[in-house]
Amino acid sequence: MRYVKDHKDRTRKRIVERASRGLRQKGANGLSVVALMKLAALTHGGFYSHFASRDALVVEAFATAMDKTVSRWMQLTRAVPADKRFDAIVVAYLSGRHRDDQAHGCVLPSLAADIGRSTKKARSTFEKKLQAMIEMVAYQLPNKSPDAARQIATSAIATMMGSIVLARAVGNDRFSGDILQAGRTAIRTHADGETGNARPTNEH
Amino acid sequence: MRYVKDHKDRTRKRIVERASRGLRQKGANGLSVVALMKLAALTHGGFYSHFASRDALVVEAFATAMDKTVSRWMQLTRAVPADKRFDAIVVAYLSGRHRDDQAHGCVLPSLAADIGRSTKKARSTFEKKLQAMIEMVAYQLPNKSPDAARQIATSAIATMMGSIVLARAVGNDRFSGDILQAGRTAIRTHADGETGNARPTNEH
DNA sequence: TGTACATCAGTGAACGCGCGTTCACTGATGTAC
DNA sequence: TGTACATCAGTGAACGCGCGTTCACTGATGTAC
Repeated sequence: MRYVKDHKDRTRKRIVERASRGLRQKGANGLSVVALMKLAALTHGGFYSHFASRDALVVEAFATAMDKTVSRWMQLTRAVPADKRFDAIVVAYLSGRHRDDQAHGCVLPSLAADIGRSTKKARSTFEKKLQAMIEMVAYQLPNKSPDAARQIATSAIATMMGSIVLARAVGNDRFSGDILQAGRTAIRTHADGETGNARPTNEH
Repeated sequence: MRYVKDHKDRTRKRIVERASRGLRQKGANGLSVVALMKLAALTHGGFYSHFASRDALVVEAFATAMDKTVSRWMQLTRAVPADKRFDAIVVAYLSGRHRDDQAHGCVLPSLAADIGRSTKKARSTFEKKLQAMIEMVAYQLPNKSPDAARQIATSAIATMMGSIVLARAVGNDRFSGDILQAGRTAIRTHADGETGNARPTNEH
């Protein structure tokens, strides 16, 4: 072989990785094949020796990004005691930092609406990843029944995603901050209230 | 004049109206100018005597749809007593019917992510419409302080939008229904819990 | 009244352009001998 | 060891196509006289 044995694999991973960032920033239709390959410092001609179609890359980039979000959340939870893990995820998600860093953030606010219009295969992949995401978050609520935890996790993800979308769409900084704040309060109230847990003491 | 005096105005409105439905279904990039004009039973040539650009129509269709959602909510609230109005909006929004009727539903789940990538002008229009939406919903919570009502309304809209996006993206009907249910429960718990109102009861 | 003309909403051919995709080619490297 | 050959990741020209946009034209109708 002309290159080290995993050379092509690494190139492929680099394309997916960079595409994943680019697409989160510009949207599923926001980058051409030429532009996507340029992000990986390549020309467009080689694209089809890596992927069957542009769509296939978009789906793969999307799925990869969802896995990465779960990894990121796992990382976050390791740093705090068990009863603060759920809150740590919510606070990091609904932060100005996450709102302003679309390229490295969660893929849901950028691309989830497009999944609903995508192929059956893409939607079923998405479904599995979302299930995993919900289970992971639900696991951070050990004082709840499994059903209650899953319900809280599901709605928390919906609220987080929705709040970030709205916060990114409005120009006004104050308003944008209020949206994030409202999301945090709603999720906390819901998570704390339901099964008689202690109320949140205070924000930090 | 060759036609009745408001003929062109009515044509323009028809284009916006049909485009608004079509774009909600197919996404902001999902329909060409030819396709958009076809929805209004016209050919593409006349498009630019009505709109400065394709983008201008998209923004107008978006704004119109937001106004329409508020009108729809007002209509909904008129049918129920004051203390059930907020809930009536939530239940109608997070229904299978709304999930499955993208073309006639709220525009936020379909297009809000694209607004964040749009022009400054589009975003500032969006901001005003969203403010109006929040105020309208907050007004249905007369037992809350204005600040609390606005906070609950803001997060409720985020949760509703997010839940519909997720529910539309997954193929599995059961899972999709669970997502809607989780959203309803979260919003209710939050709205009922916060300012010492009676807890949601199982008793009546 | 009937006829000639002006108006202008809507038509459809044409434009340059960028898109996704294909493919013959390149050239750096590993292997054979 | 040096040389010839095989491999194949990556290149870039070329393809047909549909896009947003422009514009000369059409033809139904209102108005003037």
